[in-house]
Amino acid sequence: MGLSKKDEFTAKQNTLAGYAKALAHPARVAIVEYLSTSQACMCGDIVDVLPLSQSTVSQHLRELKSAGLVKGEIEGTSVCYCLNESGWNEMQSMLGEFLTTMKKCC
Amino acid sequence: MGLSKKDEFTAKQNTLAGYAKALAHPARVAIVEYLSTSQACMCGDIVDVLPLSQSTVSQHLRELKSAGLVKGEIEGTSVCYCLNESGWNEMQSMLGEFLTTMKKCC
DNA sequence: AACATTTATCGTAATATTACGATAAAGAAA
DNA sequence: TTTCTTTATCGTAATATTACGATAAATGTT
Repeated sequence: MGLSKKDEFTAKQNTLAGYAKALAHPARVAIVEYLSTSQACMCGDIVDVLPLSQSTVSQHLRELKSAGLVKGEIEGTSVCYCLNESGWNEMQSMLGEFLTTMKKCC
Repeated sequence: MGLSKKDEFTAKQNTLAGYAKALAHPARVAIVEYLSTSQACMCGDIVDVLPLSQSTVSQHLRELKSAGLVKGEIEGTSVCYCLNESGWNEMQSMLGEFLTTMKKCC
């Protein structure tokens, strides 16, 4: 490669790219969908519905968490994963601004 | 790794992830922003405004094109790159549906 | 205390991405 | 035709991602 070059771009560009990256894998889209539809928010059974191992799911969850789109609270021996509303709000507003101010020239 | 597992997910999940992946790098966000603000749509000077080499920019443009978010028309010796409205519309509607039907449980 | 359950992390391998320079391809200009 | 300009592609190297099994850590159960 040759070094990341991320600091050559604006903070906004990096933040938006970060949110996009969080959703840039079908497994993470599926996890978010599952957390959205399963009311209970009680988790671990994410592993059951996805065709991935426990460690891989855990890895994807960590990425979603570090992107601020998911939060997890320890509940006894298990962890309750939920969508993090404020993260989604920020993403939505950034993306909304990005999309609405966009002009297609041709 | 161990094989891609992409076909274990739905087409919708893969499509959405694909759009997200297209924006999952600050350089591509910057390219889209540039194409949006520069009215002319005459390109190649993307290389001038970005801190990347010509070949790297070309590579990013190809990804945006293959994601359907950008189109390029040959114009003599240069290429006119523009945002592909229909691609953005599809992305916007998919993402809109995804975001609006999403329920945060906690 | 001993054991079971749940989740995170480590180690590791396969693959994908990112980046560059060099070069090819194609049209414009001389 | 030769040369210049513009863009795409090839080759290659560095790094990141994705995935798994194994194991650790923490809490609950017996």
